Amino acid sequence: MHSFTEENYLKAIFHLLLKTQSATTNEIAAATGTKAASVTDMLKKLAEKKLINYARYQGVTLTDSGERIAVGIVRKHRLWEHFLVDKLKFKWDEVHEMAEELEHISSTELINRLDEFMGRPQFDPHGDPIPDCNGRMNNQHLQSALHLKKDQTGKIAAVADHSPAFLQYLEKTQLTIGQTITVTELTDYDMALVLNNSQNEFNISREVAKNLLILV
Amino acid sequence: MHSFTEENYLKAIFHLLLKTQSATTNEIAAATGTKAASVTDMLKKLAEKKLINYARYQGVTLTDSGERIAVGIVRKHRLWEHFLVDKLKFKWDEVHEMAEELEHISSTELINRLDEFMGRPQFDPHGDPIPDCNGRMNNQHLQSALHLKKDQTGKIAAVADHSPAFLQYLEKTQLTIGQTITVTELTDYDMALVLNNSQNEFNISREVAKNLLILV
DNA sequence: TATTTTTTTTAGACTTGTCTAAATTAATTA
DNA sequence: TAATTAATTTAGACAAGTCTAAAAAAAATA
Ligand SMILES: [Mn+2]
Ligand SMILES: [Mn+2]
Ligand SMILES: [Mn+2]
Ligand SMILES: [Mn+2]
Repeated sequence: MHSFTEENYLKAIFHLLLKTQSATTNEIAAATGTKAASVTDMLKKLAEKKLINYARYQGVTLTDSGERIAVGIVRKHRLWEHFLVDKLKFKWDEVHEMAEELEHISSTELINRLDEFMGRPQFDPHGDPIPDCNGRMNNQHLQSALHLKKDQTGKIAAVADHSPAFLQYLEKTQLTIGQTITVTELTDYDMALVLNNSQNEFNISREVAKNLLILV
Repeated sequence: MHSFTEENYLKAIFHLLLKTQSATTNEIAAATGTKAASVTDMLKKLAEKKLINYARYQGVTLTDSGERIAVGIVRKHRLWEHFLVDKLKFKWDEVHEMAEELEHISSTELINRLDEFMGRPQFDPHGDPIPDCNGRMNNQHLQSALHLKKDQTGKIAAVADHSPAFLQYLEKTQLTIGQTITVTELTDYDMALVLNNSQNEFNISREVAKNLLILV
């Protein structure tokens, strides 16, 4: 239907709009690993196909059909990641690159059967919501652990940094998704946080806290 | 590593060499759905990369590394087909196109885990042998039902025609893989065959018989 | 063996997606 | 507001893979 490349651009635009409300040429170039000049070329093609709204120098937004395609790719990406972790026993830091390829397998019937095979999971291994076959997803209102106040309690629900390094760090320290934690202390010196679950105490930097997304 | 296109050419050459001991420009064009001129271009590139042995006007063979890649693609294709039928409950006539895409997912770790997840199956849904992770496969000596003599018994082990039409016909008539059949009659008029398993009698044309592969 | 037919290769062009370098527009700063 | 800087677009080129039409080589046939 659409090329891998087009799908990757649409997905990148979708994520940028969600995160920063804007998708500029340079941002898209950074997200797709290309140069600004290449992005401009592609934006013209996507606009021609009515998948994005584009006016020179103005950045872009997705049209309804562009967004539908983007959400479809996100659905595939997250379902495949779930499959790799849940069924094939990969670790949560190993699956992103494989899902980057698998998300372009075209059959929607395949992805719907996979969804069913896994019992229609709501979230991927990183806590991101999985859109259903109509594109609807369970968007929880999460906040960065950085903004928790002293003695506030919440559940680790997702991560904002998907890099293997960060994921491996979390796994090693057992700060994994589903853990309920309480902020027991905010250090004066560097504002690092001390967290507590029923068993252990965790001392985490502001950088780590920023990327832990909490359901309060 | 290699492009989808290169992988598809190598796989096509592999299948042609197996079936007819030769792989000519026109045969490869037919197998890949391209034109002879395009094939010549690609053969030069594959020869440049030492994946095939190619001399103008002479047809091609695979080098060791070319064959290793081709067998790897065949392994992926057949394992994914098995997954689609065994785990996602697709019918055996529905899976080829999806496997045509899935076979290009690059991770060998993924395919090895998938293999393990399914219990290291030996054959795909069409009875074709699945190469193991070292490229070795269980090549059974099969013969076309066309060459069975009267009263000879054998087991349907594979099919030579993978078209949905043929597969659907077999499924409807219950001539499926694993059935043990006996030739009870060879009609004088058109040499059609009458087969028998313990329950039923099947009257099949020479064309159908040709594409039923039997383990005697 | 000479001619005809078939197969294969070459020549030249097109599409998609990419790049660098230069030009243009927008945004920032003095 | 004018000058400078940053962002974006345009121009021109390239690689991969494809095509059609024409030329060349091989195979088949008379
Ligand atoms: Mn991912
Ligand atoms: Mn994810
Ligand atoms: Mn393929
Ligand atoms: Mn098969």
